[in-house]
Amino acid sequence: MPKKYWLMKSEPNEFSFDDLKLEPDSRAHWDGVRNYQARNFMRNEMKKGDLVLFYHSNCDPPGVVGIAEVAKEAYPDHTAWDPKDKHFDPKTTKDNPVWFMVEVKWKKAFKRFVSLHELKETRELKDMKVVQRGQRLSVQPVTRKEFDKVCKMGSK
DNA sequence: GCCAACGTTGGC
DNA sequence: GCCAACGTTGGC
Repeated sequence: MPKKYWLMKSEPNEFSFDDLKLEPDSRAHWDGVRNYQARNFMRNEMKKGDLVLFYHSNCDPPGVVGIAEVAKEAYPDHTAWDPKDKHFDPKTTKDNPVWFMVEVKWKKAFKRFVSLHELKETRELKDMKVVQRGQRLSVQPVTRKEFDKVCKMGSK
């Protein structure tokens, strides 16, 4: 099974790429996803070793800051069962978890931040979901070509 | 802070 | 099963 490529969004004031680096072993579970499409990508398709463009959203400016790697495949997101958690979902139980998360590991910071603005101006990246108007999916697949192109932009 | 776009909910 | 109302996302 060939490696897949992803883009994952995080709000840097909630959890930034640097925060990930500072976690023990530079890895963390990606809790709080409450969107079925994003869940399906994580639960059904993300494999250990897949590479992730780490994207900072809802900040100025938004864009890709570096690369992470899937360190553990999907398992139930326990924060959905915690009434005190921001992402508590009373519909879910341990027998019927509904929401899942993966673990990601910090891999490499870009030499240079690649802004959303730049992504939008790059012809080869015009089909990326993140540049589409109104696209809100927080976990999205990217093609290998797109992944490589963004990395290239971030490495010089 | 605004608001367009989107996903979800719930009445019918 | 439709769709209006609502809440959220996230760029600007």
